[in-house]
Amino acid sequence: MAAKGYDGTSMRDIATAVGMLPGSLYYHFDSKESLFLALHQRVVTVMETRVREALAQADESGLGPWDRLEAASTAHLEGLIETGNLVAIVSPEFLGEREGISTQIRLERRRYEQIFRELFAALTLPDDVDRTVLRLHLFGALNWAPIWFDTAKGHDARSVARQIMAVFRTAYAGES
Amino acid sequence: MAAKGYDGTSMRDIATAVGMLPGSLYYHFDSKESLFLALHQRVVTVMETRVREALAQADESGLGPWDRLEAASTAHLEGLIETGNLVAIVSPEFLGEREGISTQIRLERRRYEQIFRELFAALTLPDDVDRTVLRLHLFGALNWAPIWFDTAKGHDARSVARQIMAVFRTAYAGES
DNA sequence: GGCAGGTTAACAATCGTTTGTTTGTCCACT
DNA sequence: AGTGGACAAACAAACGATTGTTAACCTGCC
Repeated sequence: MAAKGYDGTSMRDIATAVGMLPGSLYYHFDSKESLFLALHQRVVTVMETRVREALAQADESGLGPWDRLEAASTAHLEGLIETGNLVAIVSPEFLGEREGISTQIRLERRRYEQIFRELFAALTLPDDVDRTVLRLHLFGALNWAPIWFDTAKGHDARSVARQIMAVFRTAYAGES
Repeated sequence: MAAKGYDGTSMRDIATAVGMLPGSLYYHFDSKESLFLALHQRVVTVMETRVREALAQADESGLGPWDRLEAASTAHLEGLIETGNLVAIVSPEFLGEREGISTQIRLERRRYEQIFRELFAALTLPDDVDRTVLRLHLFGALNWAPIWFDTAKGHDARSVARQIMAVFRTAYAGES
């Protein structure tokens, strides 16, 4: 589903992938929509756990707000890549167009993004910088990365996240 | 198609939207794929024209490399928003999974991105900065913007592009 | 025996696509 | 000036395949 999108993935595709027949899926899920909602919830939960663990580890080392944000960004990007970047398929199709499905998704995402909202709140920044736009800027750069990311070219999540964060840190963290 | 994705848009949807019957579309296009390819080519061409015009105008004013990049970024973001962000639907589904369709798309995008490659080449940057990652970082931030962009909230393309570019400029252009 | 966890087969609807036919328009020819 | 043919562009109707979904049935385990 992450590879072919919601509409591009049939219930038969899913059934084959898990070694079942199409009808059997309806014992576990009411509909294709509810299956997707369960998938989305799972992915978001996994990513939230990942990020919180990374933050806890950063706190053990007594790292500052910029290092905390970088740790979260790295965990976020790693999660995106390992889960096949499910985040990308949701945006254009579901939010806004599809009616009922969007509410739960929006809620889950908001809760997840709250983590980053707080991380940005902890940063010391010039007064004329809009923290919301800055956060969405970072999210865009990270969420887009799985599209061009290619392990065959030597990319790895940690160094990509560090390079993206380096721009922010050089600008506002007083680092050279 | 930009709103619902490739698979989420049927030939009947398209036919209705342009005031035709489904079969009539096949007088103009061989298949749904070729229709999409024509659409993609058109959108990329329009955006390339936009960006080049913005750059020409920047050159008339004798602006430097950073202002040139910002002008291009603004034109890019404006184009994304006005065309309904077609760029978003291509990434996860087509590239990599679909076979024949990807070649032309990849080529058109590469030609378009070449403009930005040259803009980044003209920047004076520290040696340890990877221009490719920096460009993909900027593209990610811009391409993601239409997802959260909301004119109702007072967002406009120019100021968003300026705020995103401000991070890069503060970091590397020696601006306060 | 009951029930979780499937299988099997089919349903109506919609998908991309094809075929045959009908319009309207313009140009050549008498 | 009038008429017939050529052609672009669309309509009308259907094709087989695939879609999400449902119902009835089987099977092994507690």
